[in-house]
Amino acid sequence: MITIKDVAKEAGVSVATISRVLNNSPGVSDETRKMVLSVIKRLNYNPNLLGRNLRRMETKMILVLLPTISNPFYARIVKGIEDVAQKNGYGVMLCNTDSDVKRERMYLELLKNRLSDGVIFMAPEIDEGELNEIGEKFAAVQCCEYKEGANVSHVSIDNFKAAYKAVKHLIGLGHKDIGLISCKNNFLSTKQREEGYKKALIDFGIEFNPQYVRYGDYSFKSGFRATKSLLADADKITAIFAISDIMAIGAIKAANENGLKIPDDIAIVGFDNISFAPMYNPSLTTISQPKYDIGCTAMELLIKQIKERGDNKENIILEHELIIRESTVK
Amino acid sequence: MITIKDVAKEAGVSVATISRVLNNSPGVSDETRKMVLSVIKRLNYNPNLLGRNLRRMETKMILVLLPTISNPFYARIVKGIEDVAQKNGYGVMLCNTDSDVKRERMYLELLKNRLSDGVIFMAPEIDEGELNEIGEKFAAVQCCEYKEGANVSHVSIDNFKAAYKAVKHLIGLGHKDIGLISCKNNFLSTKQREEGYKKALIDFGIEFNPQYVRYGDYSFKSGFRATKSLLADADKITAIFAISDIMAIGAIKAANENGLKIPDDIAIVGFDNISFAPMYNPSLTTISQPKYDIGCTAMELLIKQIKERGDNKENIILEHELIIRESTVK
DNA sequence: TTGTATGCGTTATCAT
DNA sequence: ATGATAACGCATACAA
Repeated sequence: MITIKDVAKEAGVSVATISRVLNNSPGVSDETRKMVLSVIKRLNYNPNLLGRNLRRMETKMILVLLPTISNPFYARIVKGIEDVAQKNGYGVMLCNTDSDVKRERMYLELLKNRLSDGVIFMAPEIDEGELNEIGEKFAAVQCCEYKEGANVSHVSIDNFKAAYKAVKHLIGLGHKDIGLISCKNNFLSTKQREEGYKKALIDFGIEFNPQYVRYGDYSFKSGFRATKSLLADADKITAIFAISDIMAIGAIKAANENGLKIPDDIAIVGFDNISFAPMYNPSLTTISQPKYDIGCTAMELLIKQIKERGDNKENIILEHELIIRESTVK
Repeated sequence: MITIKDVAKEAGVSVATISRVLNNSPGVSDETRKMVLSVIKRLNYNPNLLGRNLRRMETKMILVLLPTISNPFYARIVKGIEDVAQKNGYGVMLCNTDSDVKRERMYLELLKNRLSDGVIFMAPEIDEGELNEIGEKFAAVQCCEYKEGANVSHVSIDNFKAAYKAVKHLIGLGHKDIGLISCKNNFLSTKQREEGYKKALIDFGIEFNPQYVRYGDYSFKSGFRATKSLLADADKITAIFAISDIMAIGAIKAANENGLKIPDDIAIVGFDNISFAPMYNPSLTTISQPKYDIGCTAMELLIKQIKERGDNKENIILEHELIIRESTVK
């Protein structure tokens, strides 16, 4: 292995000079710089960042914890994160937590062990206490999903308003019997989307009917089953609001299997606008989050924190949009 | 920041003893070990891996380069990689290359700079020469997509046989006018799938018709457009084989828009069995790759290489499967 | 069983 | 403009 010493010897200068050239530091004559550069190239030298990182006590890497990479929802967000990271000289480590606290903790070790300069949580599994502990010691940002009480910055949308808008859209189309497919979890977004659904009903004089609610787990199958169950028990239903696109797609498939025409017999709205939403058959009406911007903003917040540690908690809510497609309007 | 020295001082022993406890090295009395452990806990000490990594000249991290995380095809493979990695004490860094050589090279710096102990390419963008250079100096494995000539191990399926099987399935259903939606790129898999298509036609006495071929770019839109074009120019077509599920889904959407019934008027086969294939409407007949196993195998190969450097090139071909669904058979 | 001391590759401070 | 050298946190060979 070839080190900075070898380069120094070969170039006939000190390691300090090599280091200066490597880091574009001032105080090196053009001549020397050029010469050193050529030696570096000739020896095919690559600086060993293990040394630099130890010395500088930083890695220029940041950790992104996401529950799964299967959900295309995260793809655009990650792209935003990566673009801003790259622009600022940071690398990004994507880590699948599988929604498993243990796995999440395992990856957080990378932070505690200084292998990462900061962390972005897409959907933290650890509780507020643990989150605060991380937030105190390290640069951290919550992105999309977040713990409300935690003293850690977050970037998100207003899930309440978004759900309200989705259900209002259905009501505007004349629907009164609107099913809800939600999830039984502790996500704030879930609670807020449920509340948006209820508030819209109430505001337009429709009574909330608990019989019209089913729970899934964000999977296609669970959306499918929930819909089958809804259609069996509550056949007056003419519309469904699902809190995720994938479950909404399951709902469409189920409705179709039951011989229902979409959107004539039943209208369906999802949430997230994943890349498959416009591809589906019928294409899916849904709430679009500004995914790319969310990612960019989260990374910007994180970099600010890394640069100036101290408590600069900042919460940012970005705008969403209702995208109307074939699953509600012909 | 609290270091091994602080722990040593607090525990009243030398740093060597702390280090031994940290690494479960022998030669520490049970008593001392217990005492040290309690001090570590009390001080909430986390070893700084920057120091350890420099000393050991390894990071226990491996790099996984994938063209995009948007394609759900990669999700299961990555899961396999991660599971085997974890079992062996390795962490995984997922990196999006966006199919961009520059971005790929940027991430490969992590390898050259010793921030990673090895690399798995999901679809290498760099050429054979560069690939060989990497393979010579570092542990590296190609996974799914690979450069044939490169002297770097790979794990994949037999794309030729798989495509052959898919087209044979269509022929068995009575189809004679079978369109092909492929891609114009340099992937070996593309070439092999095209050849499988042609060979199946020939073997069953059907002449290959260049008019029946269109090219996309793996995207939904490109599959959609390709199909629209096919249907406009070659209305005798009763079946389509697309070399990727996402393009096949675009094909279904296009056929549907043209008022064609699937599979009665037109049958469609994809490739990859992404998680959306069974969810689609109609569900998609496709070739399933043993994604999880592919991931596991790639990681096992890589670990073997890390442990015993030297040229142990090994190519592994795993079995595929034709999964018949609604898009070809009612 | 435990401690001492050296070095991993780099950067940064201080001299020159 | 350049060089000598200490220091980053840790693991390990060797001494005790």
